[in-house]
Amino acid sequence: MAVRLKDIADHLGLSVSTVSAALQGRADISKATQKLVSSTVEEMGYQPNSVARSLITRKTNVLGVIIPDLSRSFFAEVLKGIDTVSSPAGYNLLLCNTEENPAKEDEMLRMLLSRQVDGIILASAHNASDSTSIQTLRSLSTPLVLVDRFLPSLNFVGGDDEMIGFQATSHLIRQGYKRVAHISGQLTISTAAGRRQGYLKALRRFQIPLYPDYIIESHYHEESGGEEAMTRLLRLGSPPDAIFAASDPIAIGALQAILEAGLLPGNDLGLIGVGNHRYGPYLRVPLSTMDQQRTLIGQEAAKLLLKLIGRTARSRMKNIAIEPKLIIRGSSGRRGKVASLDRSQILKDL
Amino acid sequence: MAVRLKDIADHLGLSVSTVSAALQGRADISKATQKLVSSTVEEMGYQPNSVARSLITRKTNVLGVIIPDLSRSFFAEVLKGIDTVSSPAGYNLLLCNTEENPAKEDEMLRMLLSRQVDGIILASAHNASDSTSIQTLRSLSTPLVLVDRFLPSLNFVGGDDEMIGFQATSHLIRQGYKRVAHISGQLTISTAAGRRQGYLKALRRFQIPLYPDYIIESHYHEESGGEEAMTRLLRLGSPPDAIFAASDPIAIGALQAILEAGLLPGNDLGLIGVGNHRYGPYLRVPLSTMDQQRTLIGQEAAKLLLKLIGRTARSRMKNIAIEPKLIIRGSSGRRGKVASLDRSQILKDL
DNA sequence: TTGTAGGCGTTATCAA
DNA sequence: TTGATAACGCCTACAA
Repeated sequence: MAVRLKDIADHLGLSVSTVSAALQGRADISKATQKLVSSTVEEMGYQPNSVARSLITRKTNVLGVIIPDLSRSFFAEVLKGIDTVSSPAGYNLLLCNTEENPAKEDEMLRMLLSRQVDGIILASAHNASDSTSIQTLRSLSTPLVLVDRFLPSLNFVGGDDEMIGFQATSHLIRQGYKRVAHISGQLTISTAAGRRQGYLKALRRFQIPLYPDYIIESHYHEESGGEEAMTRLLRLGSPPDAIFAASDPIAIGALQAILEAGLLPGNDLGLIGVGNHRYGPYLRVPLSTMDQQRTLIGQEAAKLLLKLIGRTARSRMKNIAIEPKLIIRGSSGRRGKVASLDRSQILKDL
Repeated sequence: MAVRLKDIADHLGLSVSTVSAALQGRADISKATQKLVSSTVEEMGYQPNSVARSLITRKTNVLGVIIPDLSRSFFAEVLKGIDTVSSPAGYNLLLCNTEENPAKEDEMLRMLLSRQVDGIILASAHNASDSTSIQTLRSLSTPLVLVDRFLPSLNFVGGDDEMIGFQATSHLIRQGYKRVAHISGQLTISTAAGRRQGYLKALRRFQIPLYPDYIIESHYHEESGGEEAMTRLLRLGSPPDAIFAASDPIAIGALQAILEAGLLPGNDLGLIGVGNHRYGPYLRVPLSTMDQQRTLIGQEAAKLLLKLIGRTARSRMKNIAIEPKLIIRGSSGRRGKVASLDRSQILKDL
């Protein structure tokens, strides 16, 4: 089948070890054979067998990446960030999609270990109460870095979710909105809990009263959930005048509900999401949002993992929080400021 | 380090080969030792070393996937489609991002072969004139399936791009638009050329004159390119009254330019894109589009690859074209139909 | 400067 | 029913 080291050796009347040494450019091989070997390699189309090499070197140059859903732009961009760092360093990525299924995650993890990957990046579907699974993660001898979703006592790189919630909510309040509601993601996910914390903190800081009715739990990835939650909020006896949505998809759903109610975000109501989705600026009303810096999260996670792989000794646990950026667009316009504008202006007001 | 077969064998006073046979559930091993082995495996936390296994079985259960850009929703969804088929079949994906760089693609291909992947799915950055690279692809002994981008004499799964162009353009014409322009992707990419062919075919079919000025080449992934092209079209002496954009991002850019010119798509002008992006319905004007069925493309590509891997003999070349679906939304509304509507209505007309 | 021998962890073949 | 033995393709001492 494929050309092996032995085939080259036979062809040249050399031994396998000489050819191997020559290929590695070892100094104790004569220039003549070096040349001879490399030209024959070229000629015969030799490709080293990484599987055999890995078996003996105990290094695969493969990183495992476990994420809940490939088709969410968040994870796709984190993945790209990982790749931009790992690829130049000579590592390739083995991809695992858990579909938010913790059992599947455990299985993929076993598979990756069995494949002898050099390191693992994980956005876990487990929550902090899954202590046995977390203990398993902690006891791994393969370096591991969590991305996006935090679990205690493990290396972590992700957004600063409390700051995200705090800045988003503070922005709405500073714009003059007083009754700020929050549509959160599933609170079992650390990011959702963190953003909610930040929201609460901002209310306290600005001495805005907290109405329990103003907090609704939804799902990060479903516009329909955001729409439904928003509809409920608008039906309250005293509805909110601003919404901090925990994700852009939630915000987009909320936007639909708001428009359907005949209200105009950025004027009658303040709205901000999280994620800085590529198409936020092109929505019916351009969406204010918190940029988590997704690609950077992926890059930092990969950098940390490569560092961990580099050291043989177990280093101290790292916890890297990437600072968010506030992106202000039309949907969180200043309260009352544009009330007199003809609404059809929105067509031109890009 | 990790527990090996030998450790279990020693622990039980059995030979390595017996333990191996027991683990494989071979019939010639007594039930008693079967149980003994499997309980010890559990107890000692044994995980087989896939690298060693692959070396001897000549099977890695890994598929290589080479795509130009992870962060484009198109490829992310194709990837997901691939995974939904390959994962249940016991295959994992090794991911490669070429950033549209043909040299990098060649390098990734060599890497995958060196890693002994069982099959490869490729969205190539090469164009049909790169005959040496294509010849290399054809001569591979590892099964290969192209996705999305066609190259001659290779297995292929992708959208039916000519039909995409034909249906999109026909739709605009049927809506009453007469001067239909086309903003294409880079014509070196087969999909862009195919869609353009379909556009031309529709013009002929409906006896619509073809103006060379009405065809502008742009880039699939850049909204700014669409915006610029659209601006140029609107400045023409007799500007078009409809635009077939070769991608949703191009269409979104065009949408911006149209709105900035004070025109309303779906009323003054017809606009349709390609891709059925998740957020098409939520744009300033809901975007008509051609759904390529991305996930299905990925699934079919994976199915074909698995079939090729299954046969030992080389089977005939396959060429699978996935039929597109026309998705009609506001941006391609019937010419003149809503001209009398107050434009502010668009706020409610969701 | 080159070759020999042993081993990485597993599976496969055959003998016991 | 089990166990030696030899691979798989490569790397690394150490010997020649």
